[in-house]
Amino acid sequence: MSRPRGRPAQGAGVNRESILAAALELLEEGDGKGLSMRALAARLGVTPMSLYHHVQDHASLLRALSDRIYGEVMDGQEEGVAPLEVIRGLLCRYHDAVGRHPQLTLAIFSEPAAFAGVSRQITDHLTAQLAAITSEPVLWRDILVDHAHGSGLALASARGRPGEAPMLSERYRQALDRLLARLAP
Amino acid sequence: MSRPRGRPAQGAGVNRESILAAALELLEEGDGKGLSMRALAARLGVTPMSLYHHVQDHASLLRALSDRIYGEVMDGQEEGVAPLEVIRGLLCRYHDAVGRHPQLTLAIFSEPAAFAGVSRQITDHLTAQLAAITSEPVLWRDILVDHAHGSGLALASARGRPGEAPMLSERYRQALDRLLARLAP
DNA sequence: ACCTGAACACCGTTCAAGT
DNA sequence: ACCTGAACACCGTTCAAGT
Repeated sequence: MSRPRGRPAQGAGVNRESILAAALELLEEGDGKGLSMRALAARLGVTPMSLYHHVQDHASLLRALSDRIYGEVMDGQEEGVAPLEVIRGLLCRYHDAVGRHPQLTLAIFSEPAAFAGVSRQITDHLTAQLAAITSEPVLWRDILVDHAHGSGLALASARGRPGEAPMLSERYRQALDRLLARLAP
Repeated sequence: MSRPRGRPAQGAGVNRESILAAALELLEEGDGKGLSMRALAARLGVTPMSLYHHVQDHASLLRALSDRIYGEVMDGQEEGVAPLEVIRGLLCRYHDAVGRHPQLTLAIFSEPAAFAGVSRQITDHLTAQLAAITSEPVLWRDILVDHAHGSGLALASARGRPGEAPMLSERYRQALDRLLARLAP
């Protein structure tokens, strides 16, 4: 019944990659409380303490997930696009990321340090682009980012009322269009 | 050493009111993880299970706190004010409530049901007032509420970097002014 | 290097028992 | 009506021990 104490003969094969993937699943498939070190270990068929050889702790696990998901927002950026379109693209991709991972977003707000890294890159880029079309780039960057966050949270709260999420995404695009139109008339 | 089993001779005097007050303290004085049924009971000098005679469970405790804090936003409403000023007042009071209780706001987003009650009142009132000054009241209600939420969360995240919160409140007022100015030109 | 069980200090909540 | 201790099923994390 009881397995041997040490490392099993054939490496069970838990690595950072498999841990992150399983963690994201566990986080999003429930009400956001499903991701625990113990549940994660169980899903991977391993002891909880085994995880601590690959991630420092629970908070750093969240940080790693944040880097992965929100990092994609900065990638896939097109060349030679007008500032207004850069801004639009960036915010839409950001909002989509929130929509695909609402529980991660929620979890990250409770662990602000997890967010600082990637968030800084996005907001800096946004400010630079806004400077081309408005005389108050910082003010409008805050407005647009805060609005994206708030709308993302509405998305997160709409979980459990399925089918509503796509509608909210469409609404975000509408709202963003109104804001951008008012920004630089 | 061990106290008697049943109800103590002199009623220790835990009631719904004292529970809610202590819960709010516990929630806001730390990193948002300080409010647990067990810690709450300890602070009140009582057994955890005693609390369950006054509140149904942890989630309903959060719901009660939400009703109390966000309920104030609808109160204290002035008579005979122009729609634009009603909107401004409502959103500022709402944002202030978030600023005074950031951890509650954060906790509530993870417990969406806790928010539904009061939130509905505020958004309905807001929509009605917006109808007087714009042809797209629902769209702008969403923009303004989402923005207030996002800005409130920035406030919540700024906890731990003290002194920054008042600055962010001032920034919210600035942002709101720009939005309202653009709304009905 | 990597996995293990045991342990410690926590959770929310149910239940039967006391006054 | 209200408070109790014991119990159950959970947490994150440390530590010493195994291979």
